[in-house]
Amino acid sequence: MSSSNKLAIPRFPIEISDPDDLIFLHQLKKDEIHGRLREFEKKFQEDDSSIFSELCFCILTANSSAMSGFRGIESLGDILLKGTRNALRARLRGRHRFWRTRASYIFHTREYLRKTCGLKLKERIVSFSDRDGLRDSFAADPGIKGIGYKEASHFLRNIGFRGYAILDRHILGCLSRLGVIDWSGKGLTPANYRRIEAELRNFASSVGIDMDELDLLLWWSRTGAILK
DNA sequence: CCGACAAGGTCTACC
DNA sequence: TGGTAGACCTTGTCG
Repeated sequence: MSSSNKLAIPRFPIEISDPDDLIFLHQLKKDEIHGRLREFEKKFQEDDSSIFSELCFCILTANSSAMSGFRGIESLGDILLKGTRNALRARLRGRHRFWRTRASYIFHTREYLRKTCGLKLKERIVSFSDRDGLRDSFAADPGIKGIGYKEASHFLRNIGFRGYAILDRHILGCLSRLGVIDWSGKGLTPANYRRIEAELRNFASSVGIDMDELDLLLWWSRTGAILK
């Protein structure tokens, strides 16, 4: 490898200072982003255990790396639906940063959903007619542990629902630098989450990029990956 | 080798 | 009632 091909190697994070850059990068990554969104949409055709697994992935992902989420869900494997709290802990131990708390969250959430809807998540989801109510039913339900607004949005996006902003530190940092929002650098209260989501929706509309696509694009610009 | 820092936040307790 | 510190806690990467 010579040093002359340096320019061909993308370097992340990409600093975006101008909305025009977004439009250019969107053209560049459009096909990949569309492909990913199509995969999300197929998810909801799978069975309830698959949807629950996706929810657990989101529980494992919060304030951890995406890789940590993948590894966690993989290590839980076949005991996700039947393992005791201690069994879940044992599987996550050494494989996830928050192995104690996240195992508890998953166990508690599973038993809560078993009791309230028999783990029939798809029925539960389609029973909501409005999108805010649907997200609140995950983010604001004390029985569902480890899922706030960001991860509730993440979960719904990953099983094919569109129009929810996933406001993580990357996206918030991007929007802050672009001057689209005013963000303190700390976490978000539910009210602030909805306010910034509305601002992102307006911004997406003003640059003519679908909000879900913009979300994936901004995340890619920070990390170099279009994951989940 | 080692310290600093980031990794797709959420929960509980307490104002 | 709504907002905010502190806890959770480990792994990989980079200089």
